[in-house]
Amino acid sequence: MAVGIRTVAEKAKVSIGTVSNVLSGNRPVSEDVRNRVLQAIDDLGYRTNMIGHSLVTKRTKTIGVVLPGFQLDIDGVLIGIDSVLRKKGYSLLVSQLNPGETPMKHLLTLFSRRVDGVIWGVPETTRDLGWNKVAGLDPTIPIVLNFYSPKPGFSSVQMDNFFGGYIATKHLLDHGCRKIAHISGLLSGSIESRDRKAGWEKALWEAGLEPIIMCEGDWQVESGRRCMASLLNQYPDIDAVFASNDWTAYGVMDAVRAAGKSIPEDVKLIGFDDNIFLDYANPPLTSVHQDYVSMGICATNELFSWIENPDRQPQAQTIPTWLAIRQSCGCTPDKKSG
Amino acid sequence: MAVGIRTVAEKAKVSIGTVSNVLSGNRPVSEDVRNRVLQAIDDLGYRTNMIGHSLVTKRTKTIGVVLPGFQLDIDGVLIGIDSVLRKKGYSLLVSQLNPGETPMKHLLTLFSRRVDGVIWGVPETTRDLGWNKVAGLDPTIPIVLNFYSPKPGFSSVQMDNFFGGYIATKHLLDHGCRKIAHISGLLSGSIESRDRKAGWEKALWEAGLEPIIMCEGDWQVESGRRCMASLLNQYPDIDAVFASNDWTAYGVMDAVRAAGKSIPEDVKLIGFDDNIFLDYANPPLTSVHQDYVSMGICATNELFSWIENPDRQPQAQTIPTWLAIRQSCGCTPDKKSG
DNA sequence: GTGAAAGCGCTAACAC
DNA sequence: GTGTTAGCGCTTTCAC
Repeated sequence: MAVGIRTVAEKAKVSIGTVSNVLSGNRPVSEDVRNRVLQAIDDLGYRTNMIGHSLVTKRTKTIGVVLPGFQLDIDGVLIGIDSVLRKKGYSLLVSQLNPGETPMKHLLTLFSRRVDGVIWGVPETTRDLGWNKVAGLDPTIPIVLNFYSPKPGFSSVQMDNFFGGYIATKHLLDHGCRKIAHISGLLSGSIESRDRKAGWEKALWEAGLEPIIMCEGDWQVESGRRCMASLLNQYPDIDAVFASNDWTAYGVMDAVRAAGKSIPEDVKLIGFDDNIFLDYANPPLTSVHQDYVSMGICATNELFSWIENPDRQPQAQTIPTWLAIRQSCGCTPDKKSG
Repeated sequence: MAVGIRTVAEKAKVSIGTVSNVLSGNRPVSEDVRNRVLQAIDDLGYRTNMIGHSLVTKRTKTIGVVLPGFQLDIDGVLIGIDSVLRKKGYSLLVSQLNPGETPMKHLLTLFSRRVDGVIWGVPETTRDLGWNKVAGLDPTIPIVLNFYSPKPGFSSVQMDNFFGGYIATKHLLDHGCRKIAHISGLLSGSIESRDRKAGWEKALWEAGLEPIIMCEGDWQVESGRRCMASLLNQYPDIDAVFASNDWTAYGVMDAVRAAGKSIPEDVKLIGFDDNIFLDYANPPLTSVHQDYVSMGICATNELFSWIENPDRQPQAQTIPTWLAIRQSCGCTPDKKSG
């Protein structure tokens, strides 16, 4: 028989309700009684059974998070989430979205476990995932969408992908480049990919150039290689590339080398993400930085504001991006001995 | 008022116990009644409240996992765990171990939430974390220790670190190297680090060589750089390095380059982990592969065997390591050895 | 095969 | 301040 609040009450010779009160601090308890209870708790090694607690309070002190598989360089988001969760005494229920799955299934199991809120951590796609249906499911459970543009009924946090594409391209223009190619992610599916591309276009238009040298990739190294090879064929005088993520940029490096050219002398290169180890690429890769930790913190704070004030209106927030300058863009290291 | 089993019972005009039976399949229910219940469930959008369920069954269908911060390249373990968990209908409670924390605190909150088992995912250190105290806490909750050598009262799964160090060094010997240095991780704290070093020593002894060219690092890039610079100073004729992990190996690359030598021509290099992107290092880094996904799967299966059979004896298992050959060891892309 | 009733461990409303 | 009691949503006897 496990030790429960009842056992503690007997040992301390008080009522079960009193034990509850010293545990929760909900009602004042006399110094004397409180000490007896605390002593009994200590002697017995009693620990609150959160299941019983949750059943009556209708709060689990648990939030759910759904992630796009764990290998998407997104660890930072979890770090951010965890950092605010532990301050609040909350725990984290994690589930992984396999390709092709819709939110519904994951949300239902999370709801079934009565999480107090959920953070959807899978980047937005153009495919309809049935969010309107979800919104009607249980409006009392707050949901914040990470990597999402604003969506009615939900809070959302997104990276400033457009700005990232814009400053990257701008930086290449500042280096004197005029033939700036873009290799995108999957345009058909990904909103992020479209925004980054739009930033590239905007910068070029502003410079009086036409954004035509471009190729659609799929975020993978291989697509960077393939696209770049084909672009170099078509436009041999490309002098810079803005790649839609860092893996793609790795592929570009390969293709450029294979064409007998070198980075950054012949072709300057900027990637996007800055969350994998880029200092040791050859050359070190300049990239648009996304602050995943901030996104995690921001999303979790938003979730708690909502949990603590159910009448609150959902909010949409944007995390700024900036350029992490290394050497593939043509910049030289300020000081590094050889 | 949320829809519960009670609402369903009324709508289907059956008793609450019967609804429970069609849900659980615990006792047979007539075709007719079952359909009425199913219909009602569907109409009302009823979903089991796992809190109520857990309170009586004393099973939460949840397991807890504690990880060493999320940025330790260990994502694979989570993938493995998740893959077997979802087949069983289990959910995953994740918490992050911050530096200096002991198991106790994390285990207590996990126990408080009545997880059915826990996977401890933080590599073993020489520091006493108070496991004996933990073992006495609640012997009914199975705990499996990942990256741990066997420990009484727990199941454990470990990588074959010794063998990894051994084959790496052996491979360098096969390349004709005779001055094979080792840069370790933190020897004072890490069991893994010691095992890898021991493998290196064994291979050298077997070859009639003395394992003396060595330096203690701390797993970080910078320590690889520092150690290698200092070793090159002391032993200018080093012809190979076995680094205790891939970050350290990156540092070694730097130091070798800085000394005006090149890899693999002058110095051959092998790292350890093979779970970050090594194909695009310069040159591509040969490394001892650790299969994190297997470890996750193995640990979770072990956990379930234990959960399903409480009388079972804890088991200690070892995941094999092998050499992922690229070019830093002196092998050429087409030929294995050269 | 089905219903009625007794809890699982806890909190909260109500007495005193 | 403290004790008593009624549930929270569910499973599981025990009758029928």
